[in-house]
Amino acid sequence: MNTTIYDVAREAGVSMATVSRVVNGNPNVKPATRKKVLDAIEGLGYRPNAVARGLASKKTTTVGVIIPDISSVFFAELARGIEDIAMMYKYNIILSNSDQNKDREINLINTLLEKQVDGIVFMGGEITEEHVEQFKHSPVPIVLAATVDENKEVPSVNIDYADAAFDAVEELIEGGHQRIGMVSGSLEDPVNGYKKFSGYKEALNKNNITFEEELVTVGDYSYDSGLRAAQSLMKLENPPTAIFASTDEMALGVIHGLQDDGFSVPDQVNVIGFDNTRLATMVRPTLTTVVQPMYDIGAVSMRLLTKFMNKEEVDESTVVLPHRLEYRQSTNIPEK
Amino acid sequence: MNTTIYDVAREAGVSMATVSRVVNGNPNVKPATRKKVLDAIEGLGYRPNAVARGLASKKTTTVGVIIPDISSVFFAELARGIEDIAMMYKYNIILSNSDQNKDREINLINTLLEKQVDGIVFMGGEITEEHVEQFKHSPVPIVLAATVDENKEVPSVNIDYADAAFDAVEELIEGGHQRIGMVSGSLEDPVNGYKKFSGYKEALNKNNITFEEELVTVGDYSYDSGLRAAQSLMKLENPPTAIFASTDEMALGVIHGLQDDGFSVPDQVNVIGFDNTRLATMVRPTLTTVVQPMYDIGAVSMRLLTKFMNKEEVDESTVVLPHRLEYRQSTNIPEK
DNA sequence: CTGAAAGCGCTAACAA
DNA sequence: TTGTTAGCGCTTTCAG
Repeated sequence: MNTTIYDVAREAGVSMATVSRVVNGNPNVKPATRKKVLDAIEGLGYRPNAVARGLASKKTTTVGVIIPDISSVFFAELARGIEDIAMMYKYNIILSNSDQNKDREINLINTLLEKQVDGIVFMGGEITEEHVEQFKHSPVPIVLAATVDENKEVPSVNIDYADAAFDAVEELIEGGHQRIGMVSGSLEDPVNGYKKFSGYKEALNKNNITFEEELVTVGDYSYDSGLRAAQSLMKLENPPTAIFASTDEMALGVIHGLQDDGFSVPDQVNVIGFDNTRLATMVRPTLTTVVQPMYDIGAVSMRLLTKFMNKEEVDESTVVLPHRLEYRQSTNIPEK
Repeated sequence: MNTTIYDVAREAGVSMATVSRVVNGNPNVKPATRKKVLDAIEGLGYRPNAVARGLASKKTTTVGVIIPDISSVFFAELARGIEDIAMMYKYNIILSNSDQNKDREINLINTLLEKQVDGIVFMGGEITEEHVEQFKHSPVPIVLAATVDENKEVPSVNIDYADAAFDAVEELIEGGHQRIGMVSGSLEDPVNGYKKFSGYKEALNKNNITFEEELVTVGDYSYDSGLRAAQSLMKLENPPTAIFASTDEMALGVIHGLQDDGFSVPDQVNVIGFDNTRLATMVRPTLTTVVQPMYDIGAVSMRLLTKFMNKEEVDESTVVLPHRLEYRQSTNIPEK
């Protein structure tokens, strides 16, 4: 049997309400009384029961976090940003992996809601009608982190992926490249696939370079898929002189795929990645990449969620963070 | 106002006890009654309140996980193992970063206990008296994952780090190396520092190689510290012909530090890492490394925890998983 | 197979 | 400044 607020009350010779007050830092308690209670708490080793508190107050001070895969460098960094801010605001986090599986995502939302979380940060891939339906019916606020809702019906924190891809590819073009390969994610994936792909296409378009299907490969975000993609691109009759990969991990694969086949980076082929994960400096040549502030996206989305949970006024519920290109050794284009 | 078990009971024309029974899958309910209840649940969109359930049943089906840093490749992989098994057993996970800060660790344990978690998986560095004291007084089971308690007072899942380091270094010796450098973690760190260091020393000893202080560098687990360590080791009057790093990330730094200074790996210097994170194949030459089954350590520790939570019999509460050496391109010693 | 009723430990009016 | 008293939504005996 654990010690309860009653035990403390008896020990301190006050009512349980008073104990509750001192535990919750209510100022309406005489210092002397407060001390008696504190001593009793100390003496009994009393630890408040957050579940009971949650039931009575209808607040659990915990938020749910749905993440595709915590073992991915990218998402782990995001999660760190989320958790740091959550901790700063005294929230705990229930973390669950979804593997981007829609059914599991929906399920997770429901179990989190059963657990009465005060809010949810959702990271995923495609946001379907069904997702939006769920989100809208949620009794607690939800914000998307690094996840795009095309119709902006759900609060979210992102960078402009298409624009970022556009910038990277245009840099390559201005650096003199005309045949630029792309290693994309699945085009069904709104962020790493579709958005970045359309930025790529747009950059070609604007610069009057005809788009060629054969220069685009679809990978699965893994290092190996980047490696294979590079090798198949270089087997083309007219191979690219630069390759843009939609994630850093694939970009590393691309670099090594090129090197393994005897191509020199950046002398023969320029490579640009996306994300600026820690991987980008752990390769030779080091990787020029689009900087996506992952930690910040996590932190900002959690901060946004706290505002919703406190029913604070928020002026802009879909926030777009800035991006930029980090020039390293895998390209030899002039830095802007 | 959310719909409660009472609403369902009224709607279905039964008592709340019956509703509770069908929600909890209690077989003692007539199929016809069950159907009525299920229909009512469906119709009302009833969602059981896990907090209320937790208060009444004294079980929350959530476990706490204390982790040094979720953005580390190593721990993220462990966390994935933990979460997968937790999910398999219908537990949710409250995840918190400690940065190996002792005060924060103790604090986290307490807030997790306040939240009435059913158990805790703890990952950390040094386990002090105070830690053990906390663990012993915990009302719920705790297991250590990839974290060593010297006195085996607390259940834990690990590999034999000293032995693993010993094996790696001995391989190097058998491969003909006599001057072997080490990039260690802080010697205060029982696992990545002390244990691995003593394995290193032991291997030298057994093979009659005198230990030389100058061949050991202490890093901070970062890529950069590995890079700097390699460069300082190679400035020695009598530099090493092989370097053993206590983590993969530092080993990557070592390889690139060597390459940046014009040394060839493995022709001039062999390099062995530790962990076999995904990084090991994302480098050229690919990294020979000690395989530590991170995912498995996480999975096994969670499994162990479920046994404790179910009050099942466990015969061995400190489990030691096997390790092995994965031969890749950063060494040219013969594979055993 | 079903219902009644007593808590689980705490918060939050409302009184005093 | 402090105490009394309803609940919060559910599980769990105990009866029937």
